[in-house]
This record gives sequence, structure tokens and C-alpha cells, in this order.
Amino acid sequence: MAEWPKDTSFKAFQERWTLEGEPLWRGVFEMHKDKMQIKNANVAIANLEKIFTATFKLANSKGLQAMSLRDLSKETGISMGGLYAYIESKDDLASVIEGVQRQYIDKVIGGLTDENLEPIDCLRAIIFGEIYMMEIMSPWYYFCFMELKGLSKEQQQFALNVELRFEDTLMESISEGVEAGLFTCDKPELLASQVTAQLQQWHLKHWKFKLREVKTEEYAQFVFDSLMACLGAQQAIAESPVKLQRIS
Amino acid sequence: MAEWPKDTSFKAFQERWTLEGEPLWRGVFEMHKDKMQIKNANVAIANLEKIFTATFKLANSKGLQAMSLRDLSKETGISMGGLYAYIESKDDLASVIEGVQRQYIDKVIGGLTDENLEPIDCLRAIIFGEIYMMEIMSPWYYFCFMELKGLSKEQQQFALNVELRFEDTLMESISEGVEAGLFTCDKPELLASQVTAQLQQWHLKHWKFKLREVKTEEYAQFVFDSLMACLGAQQAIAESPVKLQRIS
DNA sequence: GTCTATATAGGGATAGAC
DNA sequence: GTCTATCCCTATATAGAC
Repeated sequence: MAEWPKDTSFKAFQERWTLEGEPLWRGVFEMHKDKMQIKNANVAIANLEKIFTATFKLANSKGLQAMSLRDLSKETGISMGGLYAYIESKDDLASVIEGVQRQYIDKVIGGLTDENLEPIDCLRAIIFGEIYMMEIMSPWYYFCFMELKGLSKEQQQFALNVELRFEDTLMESISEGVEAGLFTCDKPELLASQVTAQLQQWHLKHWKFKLREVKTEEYAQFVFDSLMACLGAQQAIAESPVKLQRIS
Repeated sequence: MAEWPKDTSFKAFQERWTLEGEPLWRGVFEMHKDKMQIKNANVAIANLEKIFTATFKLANSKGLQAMSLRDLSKETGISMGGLYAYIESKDDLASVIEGVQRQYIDKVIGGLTDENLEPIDCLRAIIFGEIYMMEIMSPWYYFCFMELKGLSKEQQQFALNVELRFEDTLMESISEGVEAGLFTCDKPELLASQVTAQLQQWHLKHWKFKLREVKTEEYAQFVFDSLMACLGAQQAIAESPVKLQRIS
């Protein structure tokens, strides 16, 4: 079978992008090693994982400002002084998280435009790709959304631009589809924002989908089906190459 | 012409619910006067408005934890000691905001179920009603969303229940419509969450809609049209009693 | 009803031992 | 590379004058 992004299964995505576990933390280390004092990669990677994981646990439950570095020290088992060998400051920690996340999104989602996909395939790949990214980096997404206010104005602007560019990509595929006679669409901007809204809910309201036992691929498929319905493209749904079991 | 909620214009909404300006702050005073030392209503109302407005300005731009009571004192022109005549503590301030907002939503949106509206009219009223509430209480919504983590577990649970009940109401109207043969819908839960997602975006991403010059009623109409498209109810849209100018 | 002055705690960050 | 001990600041909250 074809590879990601032609094959939009989670398995194909995982095989194309190796982002989980150790490779993820190694990537984080590479991105920010100039800023830290620790030179030994193995030591650094293990502790970076501890620090970031603990930060997500604490900050995502009570907020970054409410999390003290003493809390973080207890949770990681690393002393206060020790932490400062890995981060420049508390603000720097948040800044690094946003930077890493943005870079990964850019690589995985931004790279889709180079694939020259047909409008429908492109929209499907964007939606499934974002959902799969969230599956893997869920706490990163949530953190960046909730703590954006605490970052520098410059970094805030970067994040807004990512969202605008994301929607531009969606709108471009929609326009192409309209020109090809596949879709009809009155308000592409609002439709793009609808997709963004639904994707963001997947991490913002994870409690709700967990409560209702909604599966990852089921949700991505629903977002895609909704979009197709709003574009008046019923036949496209039937052509979907990925068949999912529907919960009745 | 019929009154709200039959007439879904903003004007009709405003006439039915007098929530803007002084009446709003008087309502806040009534709800929480037992908790404050100031007895003179006129003095209290004026200062409550100052305190809440300043809290929204500061907390919504840099976060509640990052806003100190010294900041709040400067912004309101009320001394540190003075503030404590109006609030019990910083946590109490956040708690009161959430409580007031929840009570208003319950009154305006929760009350819609007593109106015995037809499915399509009910869905329209819920969507337009929520958007109009946000128009008036936008900073309240944003504050409650972003600062929910800082509230008591009990209050967090209340807020989640509001969201679940809101979606139950949507699903009920959808079911009625399906039984009446008006709609078709595979996944009512996910469709309800789509509507919630779009409504929340209206306050979460106000910068984006402002940038794109999307008007309030235009947005509400789009959310409604999208829902109708996903329910396979094209004819319903044409029947819409409110005609809006479409930006081309 | 509003203010100034102050008590007390906890925060981020660093120096220097090991 | 990691720790303990400490510096210094800013936060919330209150007491008591006006």
C-alpha cells in the first residue's frame, strides 16, 4: 500500500515520522543543546524527558504560573540548582516548549504542501496529520495553547501566524476544489476556521471525548466528513480509502 | 414581529434580556453583596465595575496568576486595602466571576428549553443566543475558559457539566428533527461538539475574526448553516426568517 | 468607606561545596 | 554533573489610622 500521506492510517503516519519516545527527546536535545550546560547526550536526554514531562503534568493541571520550580524539582527528583543546568529560566522553559512544537508542526504539516496532492487528498492529509500529531504531542499542544499569553510578544505572533498559514493552506485546497467543480463554498475563511476549531477541541476537550469513548481516527474522519458535507461533496466521502468501524 | 427567541436578531435579544451596562453590574452586586463589606449600592456598583473590568483587562492579557493585586490596584485606582472591602481574596474574585457567568448562561440559554420550539428554531435560537451572550460578556467567557484550572475542583466540575448539558440540549433537538424526518445524522455527539467548538472559537479567537472583519450575526448564521448542511437539511436554510447581507 | 504601613510567606535565581 | 544553603524580591493579606 502507498505511504503517508496517501495512506492516512495512523500506522503509516508513525512509520513516516518517527516522533514517539526516545527519538522525540533526542530531537529536543538537538534543538536546544547550545542553551544548556550539560554536554553528555545520554544524561541530558534522560533528564530533559523528566523535566518536560513533569512540566506538562504540573503546568497542564494547575497552570505554569502556579507551578513553582520547587514543585518541578520534587516531581523530577532533580534539585533546584540542578534544574538550572538544563534551563536558563522558567520563562525559557516555556519558550523552548513552544519553539520545539512549532518546529515539529512545520516539518510534518507544512511539508504536506510539497506533496502536490489533489484537493480532497490534501484536505484529508491535513486533518488526519494534525490529529495524529496531537495524538503524539497532546500535552505540547495543550501547553502552547494555554500558556501562549506568558510568552514574548514575538513568539505570540509566531503562533498566530502558524494558525493563519494553516488556514491559508486549507483555503487553497478548497479553492482548487471549487475551480475543479468538486466543491461549492460561500465562505472559505469561515469553513477553514471551523476545521481549526474542531481540531483544537481534540486537545482542549480531551476529557469530553474520552468520556464518550471517541477514537482518534473516528474523530479525524468525522472532521473530514463534516468538511465534505459543508463543501457539498457527498460523493467524496464514499471514495475515502480508509474504512473505519462506526460506533452505532 | 415576534419577540426573541422567535426573532433571532440581536436587537430582539437585547430587548428581551437587558444585560448591558449598569443592569449587568447591578446584577453582579445582587449576586455577591453578602460577601462584601460595602453596603451602599451605588458606591459598590461603580467600584465593582471598575474591579471586574480591570481584572478582565489584566488577566485576559497576561493571565490571572501573572496579574498581581498591586497591578489591579493601579488599574482601578483603588488601594490594596480598599480592594479587600470588595473581594475576599484573589481566588474569590475568580470564583465570583465564574459563578456570575454561569448563572447568566443558565438563565438565558437554559431557559430556551421552556419555550417548546420546533427543532430547527430551537437550534437556531441556541446558536444565536450563545453568540449574542458572548457579544455582551465576551471577556467573561474568555476569562472563565482560560482560568478554569485555577478554580476549585467543584467549580471546574460545574463548568464541565454546563458544557455537557449544553450539548445534550443540542442533541435532543437533533434527535427530534431526525424522528420528524427533517434531518439525517450518524454521530449526534460529534456534531454537537462541532457546534460547541465553533461557538467557543468566537471568543477564543476573536483576533482572527476581527482581522477578517467577520460580523457577529454573519458568524452565527454560518455556524447554523454548517450544522444544517451536516444534518442534510438544505431546505431549512432557505426558510431562515432572518436575512443577512452576505459579504462577498 | 478608603487609605498607608506592615506582617509573613513563598517565589526565582545563584554561589560554591562535593 | 548535582547538590545544599542562601539571597533578595514580590506576592497576598491584614491592622489600624483617618
